[in-house]
Amino acid sequence: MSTEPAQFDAKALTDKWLPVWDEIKPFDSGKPGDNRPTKYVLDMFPYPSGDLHMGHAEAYALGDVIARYWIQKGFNVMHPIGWDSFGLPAENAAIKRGLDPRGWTYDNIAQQKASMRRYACSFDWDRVLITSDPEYYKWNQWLFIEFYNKGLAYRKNSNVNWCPSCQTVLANEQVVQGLCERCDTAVTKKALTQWYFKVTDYADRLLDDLDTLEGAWPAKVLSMQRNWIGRSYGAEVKFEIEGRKNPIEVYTTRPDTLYGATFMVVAADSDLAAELASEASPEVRIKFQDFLEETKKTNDIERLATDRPKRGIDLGRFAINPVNGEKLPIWAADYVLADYGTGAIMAVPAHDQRDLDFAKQNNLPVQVVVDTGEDDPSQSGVATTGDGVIVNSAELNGLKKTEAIAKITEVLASKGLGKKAKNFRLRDWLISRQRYWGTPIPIVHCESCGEVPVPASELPIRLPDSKGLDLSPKGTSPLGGASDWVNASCPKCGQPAKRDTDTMDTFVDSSWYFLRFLSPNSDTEAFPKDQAKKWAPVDQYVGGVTHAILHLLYARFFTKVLHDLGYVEFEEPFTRLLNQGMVLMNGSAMSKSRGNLVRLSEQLDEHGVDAVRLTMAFAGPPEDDIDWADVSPAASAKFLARAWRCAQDVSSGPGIDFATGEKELRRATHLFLKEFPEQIESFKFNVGVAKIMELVNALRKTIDSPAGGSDPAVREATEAVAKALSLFAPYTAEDMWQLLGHKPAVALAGFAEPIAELLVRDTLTAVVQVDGKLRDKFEVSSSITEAELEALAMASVNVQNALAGKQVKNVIVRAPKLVNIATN
RNA sequence: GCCCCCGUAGCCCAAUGGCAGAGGCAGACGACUUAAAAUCGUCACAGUAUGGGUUCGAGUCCCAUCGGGGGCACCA
Repeated sequence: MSTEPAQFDAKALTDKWLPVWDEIKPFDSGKPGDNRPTKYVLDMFPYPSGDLHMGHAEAYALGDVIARYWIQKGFNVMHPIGWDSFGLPAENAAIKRGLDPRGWTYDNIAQQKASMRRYACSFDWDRVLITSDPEYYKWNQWLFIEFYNKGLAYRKNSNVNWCPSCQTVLANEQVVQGLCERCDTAVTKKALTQWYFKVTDYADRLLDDLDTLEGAWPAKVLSMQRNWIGRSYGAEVKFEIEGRKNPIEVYTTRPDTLYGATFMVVAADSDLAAELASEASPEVRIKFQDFLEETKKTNDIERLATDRPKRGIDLGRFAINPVNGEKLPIWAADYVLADYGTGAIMAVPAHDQRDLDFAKQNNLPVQVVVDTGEDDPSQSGVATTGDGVIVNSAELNGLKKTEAIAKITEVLASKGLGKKAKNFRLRDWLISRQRYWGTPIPIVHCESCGEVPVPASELPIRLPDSKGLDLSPKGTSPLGGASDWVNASCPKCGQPAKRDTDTMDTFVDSSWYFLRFLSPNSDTEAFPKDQAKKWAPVDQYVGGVTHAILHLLYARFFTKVLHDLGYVEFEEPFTRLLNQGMVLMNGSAMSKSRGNLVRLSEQLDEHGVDAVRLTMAFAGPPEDDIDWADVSPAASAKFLARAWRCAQDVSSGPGIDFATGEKELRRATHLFLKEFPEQIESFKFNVGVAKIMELVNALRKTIDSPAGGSDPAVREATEAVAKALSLFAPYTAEDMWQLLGHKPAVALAGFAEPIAELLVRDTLTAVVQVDGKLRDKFEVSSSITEAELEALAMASVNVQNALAGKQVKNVIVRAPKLVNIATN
């Protein structure tokens, strides 16, 4: 035994254990007869934009901790992975290099897959999906038709968000601060006929069901979703228009201020404005046309500037206030939105800042109808929006805001002049995209039959080969150039017809992929109901907060539709959600141009997979950003080597009776067994890792003490360390497990249960406070009574000194830990 | 403008209303070594952004202010 002990070598461990795991497949979740209880842990699937980067490394490390934890707890964990592989980057890369988007995409997938395997993610490699495979997008098309038949997919013409650079339309959600989410180009408006999913039909449920996720999803995400859906309650009020047959309806959240309306405003770009202007005087018509042109040129960025002066013109028409018959001039203005509410408002300048600003600019009257005790808005320029006493409002006078709202709504309803109403900020989801690399919309346009869905038996409608197609953005779909593909026969009448040439928003792909993992290779159904019953919904979803609105909202929408169609029994797709933070470098997001890019592959080469994974978990709470400058993968590697050496130093054999082991270390081990799972289950991975370090410190101390490596407690502790470490550092843990004389895989070894009797100490330190200040402490029996502890405390010299000259008012005893003596 | 979250050692971060420190980084010192690396060990460092309040007792609960981060924002 003169040979040097083996050194810890992270690289060698990777090469050693990967083939073994390939052999034994510890993470196969589809074994027949497996009767472990199930858990579904899902990481948001990646876009194959290149190799994995630091952000992926964090996300997948954290997701893996959770998956591996539940495996250790005895669950059959489904932890699948796939690729969200349709989308613009592939297409843009293809255009740039004159290639097929497929090649670029599938090469990247192969590279990412290899990296994930090396990274030792506990994925079930028998469950993989790629959304750009016809076998996957066939079911997008099937779902589209299901939606269509339910009236949830429809076409309409409207002013849509248009990115001049991407040359495609964008969903509302993809416009951030007036800019295209993808390329930061200023978004403009364009009138187009496009496909929509009727997500607004589900607005109430999407909002109300967020309550069921309270505590299980990050509060931040819940609030973002609530904000986004933006439900408001109010009333719709009918205003007669002079010279118009039908009244105009107006939505307001403040019907109590109806008597304070002094003018009406319609959105300049609304049909209503055009109609009213067309019947006005010739001067007004010309003015309106000019104004409309000007408004359309204003892009969203300018519109969003809150200090921008509101512009509008008097249409020379009048509305009649239904409650008092007053004539209200009608203006067309750019501060009212055409697609919210009815596109027209009653303006109450005294109690709405926007209306007040507009009124002041245009010398329109201000009528106070709520006395809030504040300054007169027409003088102060500040609209009063708070509660107060209603005045100048006939039957409403003297009421409070909420009373007045209830009363006026009732009055209007009884006269047929209005009704209760609610509105949502949420708009329907525009899913058409004028690009190539996506799911073709399975509709055929026939001259005699109109839009006809493709029968399910003819799916998938495969993308035509990109060869010979002009993929460059030009405002219409490149698919239009594939004439062989476009020309089809109408499924209804058999006459020549044309395929819809748009492709679907890629968020369609990711809205239901979690269900496809149940049977990724099935060619007879999107997913089997019985498997959905067994596995779904997802127990734990892990991903970035960047998808807090878009993806999660759409996936929730799909789930509810699938529920209503009878395909699933649940109504929420993701029971629990964890958002990991970002990986930064020196305080800012990594980017090549900033010169602060940290390459994952270099980190892995330098420190090893385990050290990088451990660093991700140990850096801080998972939802916090990690600044790579603040953490030390080298230190993680050092710690792993230290833990590994403990396994080397264990000299007892497996199966030894732990009962005779050294007591203090046993206590530390069992305290660890109790606390570690608690930390993991509450996502405090950093604290969990700290607990492992603590146990390793105690372990090292015992090994170096006379007890030595042969003490049973040393083996017990080391086994606990190896199992716990398997969540973070699978290679190191597996090797420790082997050093301890066990067979792989440690990932399936299962945690030991803490023994309660080992947790109690015979004695502990009690503290004595006087008026909350620490005055003395002493060792006491853990079973000391309150009376005994109080007597001990009062007998203390230090305490007596502190009490000198004071009168004891109250003594709080919390045996066995604390006594607090309060004085006057 | 409205809403939400966060301010603890030089740094990253812990702490069921009960002794401010679990863990780590960086630092100092020591052991081992011919020396160094590696390893092992020891030590120091804040009274919890600020000001009030509740409580026997507040980093923790409440209010205000300051600072940082995030979301929504002409949605009637």
